[in-house]
Amino acid sequence: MSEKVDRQERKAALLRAARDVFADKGYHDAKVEDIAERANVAKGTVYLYFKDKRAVLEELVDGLFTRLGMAIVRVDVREEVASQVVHNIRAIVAVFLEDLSLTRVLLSYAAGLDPAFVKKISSFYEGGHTMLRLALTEGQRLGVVAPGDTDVYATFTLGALKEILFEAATKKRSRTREEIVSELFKFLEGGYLRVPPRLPAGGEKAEATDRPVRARRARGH
Amino acid sequence: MSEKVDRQERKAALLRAARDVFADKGYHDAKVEDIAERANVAKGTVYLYFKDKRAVLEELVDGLFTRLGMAIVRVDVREEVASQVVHNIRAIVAVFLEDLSLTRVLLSYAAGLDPAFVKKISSFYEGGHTMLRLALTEGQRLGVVAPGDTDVYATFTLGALKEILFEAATKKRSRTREEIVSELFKFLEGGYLRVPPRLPAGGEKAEATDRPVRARRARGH
Amino acid sequence: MSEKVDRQERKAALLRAARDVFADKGYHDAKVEDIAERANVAKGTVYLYFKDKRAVLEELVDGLFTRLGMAIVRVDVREEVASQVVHNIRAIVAVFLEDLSLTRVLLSYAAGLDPAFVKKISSFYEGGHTMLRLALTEGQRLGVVAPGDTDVYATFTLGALKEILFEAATKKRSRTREEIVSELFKFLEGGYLRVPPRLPAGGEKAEATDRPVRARRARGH
Amino acid sequence: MSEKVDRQERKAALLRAARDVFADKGYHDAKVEDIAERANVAKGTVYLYFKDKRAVLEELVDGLFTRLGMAIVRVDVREEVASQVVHNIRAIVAVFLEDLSLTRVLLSYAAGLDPAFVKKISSFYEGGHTMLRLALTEGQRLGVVAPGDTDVYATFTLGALKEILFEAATKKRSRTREEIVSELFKFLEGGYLRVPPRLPAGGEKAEATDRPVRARRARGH
DNA sequence: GATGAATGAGCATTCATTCAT
DNA sequence: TATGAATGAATGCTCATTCAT
Repeated sequence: MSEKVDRQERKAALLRAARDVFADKGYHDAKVEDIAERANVAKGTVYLYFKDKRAVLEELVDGLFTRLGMAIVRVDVREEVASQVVHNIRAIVAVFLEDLSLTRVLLSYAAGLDPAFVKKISSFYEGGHTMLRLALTEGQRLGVVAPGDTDVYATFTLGALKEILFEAATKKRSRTREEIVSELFKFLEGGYLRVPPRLPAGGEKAEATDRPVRARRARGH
Repeated sequence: MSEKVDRQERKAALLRAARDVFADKGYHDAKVEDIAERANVAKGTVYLYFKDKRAVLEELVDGLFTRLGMAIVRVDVREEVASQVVHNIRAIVAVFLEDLSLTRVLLSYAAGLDPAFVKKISSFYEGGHTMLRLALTEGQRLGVVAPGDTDVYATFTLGALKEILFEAATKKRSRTREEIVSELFKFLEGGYLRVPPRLPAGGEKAEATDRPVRARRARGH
Repeated sequence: MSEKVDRQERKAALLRAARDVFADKGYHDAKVEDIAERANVAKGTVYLYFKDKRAVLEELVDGLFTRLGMAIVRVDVREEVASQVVHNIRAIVAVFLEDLSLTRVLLSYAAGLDPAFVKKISSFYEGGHTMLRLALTEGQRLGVVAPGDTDVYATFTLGALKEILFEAATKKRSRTREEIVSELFKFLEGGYLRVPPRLPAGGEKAEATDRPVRARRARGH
Repeated sequence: MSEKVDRQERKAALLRAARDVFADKGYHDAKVEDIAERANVAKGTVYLYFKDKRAVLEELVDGLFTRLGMAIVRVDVREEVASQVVHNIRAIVAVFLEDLSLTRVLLSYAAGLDPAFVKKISSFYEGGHTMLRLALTEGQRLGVVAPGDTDVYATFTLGALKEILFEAATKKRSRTREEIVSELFKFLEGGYLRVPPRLPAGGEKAEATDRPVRARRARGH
């Protein structure tokens, strides 16, 4: 067990082990000993590199966030917006696809931990949401984003993104990065429903639609 | 404590209590005693109504699933598809909004439990996904759904739906059911990006797009 | 194991068990399980009655301090001082002799714990020291205590008292309460007390002095 | 770290470091690493000089005992007893005052360790007690010690001595060696010593008595 | 049924000790 | 000699579950 390795390497190995164990059994059911075992070290060794079990998860998450942060390019409105958005989507997808185990951890187990930790996760998503919303608003000014509630747009976009990434990380059905990027882009661009431009009345419980359905904008060619 | 109450009522009270506690602290941090306390009964009483702690969560989830199952109308392709889809969306949204605590539980804490439980959750989502996909495929045949990968469409739709529901259950920003339904419908119908119909090239890291961008479908009127 | 017992009784039994285990192995080497075992309960039960291991020791000590506090009569200088002092000595000795195990614990293991606890112990001794010093100073005014540093007198007295009690609690050589009181009194008397050459009768609890008071050596005045 | 130092010096440095750490935190809470750190060596080095943590304490205590043993002069009954006693008191006090940290360790934390260690400590005290008792008995034969239970006298004396030394090692209130010796002697003198009313001159280290010996109150004989 | 005292398996964490370099 | 990374035995504490009343 445990030939002489560099400190950084060992820490990285522990993080990889932890990531896999967390992905397999979830944070709570993962025993520190499981992590140590998978990294071929003794239990105590984990504590030479991390303050406690929670710190291990935290470093994993921080690492992912950092990589995301570095991958994302703040949208410059003086340049072409759309391609920057696509670039960002591509970069984000790449970061997640690079480490499917960690993706699984983050998209499955992140919540449900103690408040302090949940706060970190959700404030990250919040940040992403805000960035996206601002970009979309700017896009509206530039005419590349349809009018409408950008807050909602951002929510839907994140949801769609998270779901397809989660699926990629969970299911056998794997897609390439470009498939995901391209599909997502198409989706954002044009939706998929092709129905008469009226919102059909709901069932017995349907309230009066409180907002007239926006006229379908003509789109040529 | 514990005036004489009907067995069903007590069970329901326990479920409500559990739902709130789970929503507050997450499944793992919720102690059986917390649930009992909130229901004004003794710890042991919980075990008169549920096999164990897990069973409590399971019944909560089952209840929600049942309600969803009852709300969803199997799409009948001999009738108009779109309005049936909208009806379903409206019904699903209604079920979740009716019980925000439980929504929070399901969308935050559901994962990360032991494999058996995860399987139940994900097989439910799987079911929803499949139903949706089949409906969309049928929709394509009927011309009300754009051509394309219905599997991806279903994924995006579920993701967007889950995200906005989670937001409704978590954040202060509350939306009415109809707002959610209408926004979602608009989104599915037309996306929001308005960009030239070519997929912009990615950044320096961009590989050649491995699939020709599908020609923008003409849309008249 | 563990027939149905009253809550107070069980707590008392746990305290007795803890006292014995602490006396045997010292606080640090005493395992919570040892205490539980000696009380014929399971480990977890200890935690139904005490916050943690430390709280057990603390209650033991608090109990002894309370008993001492109740036993000690604040010296009233309008009355005869010497007999009140003897009464106090007798009472203190009685409290300790009543529970030799606890005496052993307190006089052996009390120190060496974390600062907060040491502070409690030492502030108690401090209190005893102060009370004694004040009484002695008053005694000097009344002419029953020799002139000199009452601070030192108090220190010596406490040291002598603690040592003989520790010996009584540790060694096989046992002495009766009255032997200890009488010897200590004689010692103090020769040292700094200037009282009539008879051993003042104790309080309501005083047994007949079981040894004739040694004739006072004549002294000029 | 670790310039080339002599083996003896390094060991001495480790002992000093250990003494300070033990005095600060107590034996149990002192980590081997704390000791190493304070001595500016690595943890492993401690084990090059001591078998284990216990051995460190043991050597500290043994060292003190050795110094005490060397300081104490066996009372020769053919010479004047009182001055020899005073000499011994002075010597003992000096040894303890020379190293207040170690005094604190010995008088606070010594007990409460495992039985084997406690045995060493208590057998040392036992030895001191016995020596003292024999000297006192001899003193009685010579008429310089009042009749009475010499065993008790020895106990009281040790208790008083330990207490004032502990106080000196713990509290801010510091006293000089001569103050302590003189006070203790006066105390013993009034109690059971029957010696000429002058404080015998000390050994080579004796400082000028900084307080005139209180006039002996006249006593018949 | 209802209670809540008792149980004890389970696990995170610490730290004295070892040993390869 | 000196180092300090690695080890793993040891133990305090939690909390789901049981069961006598």
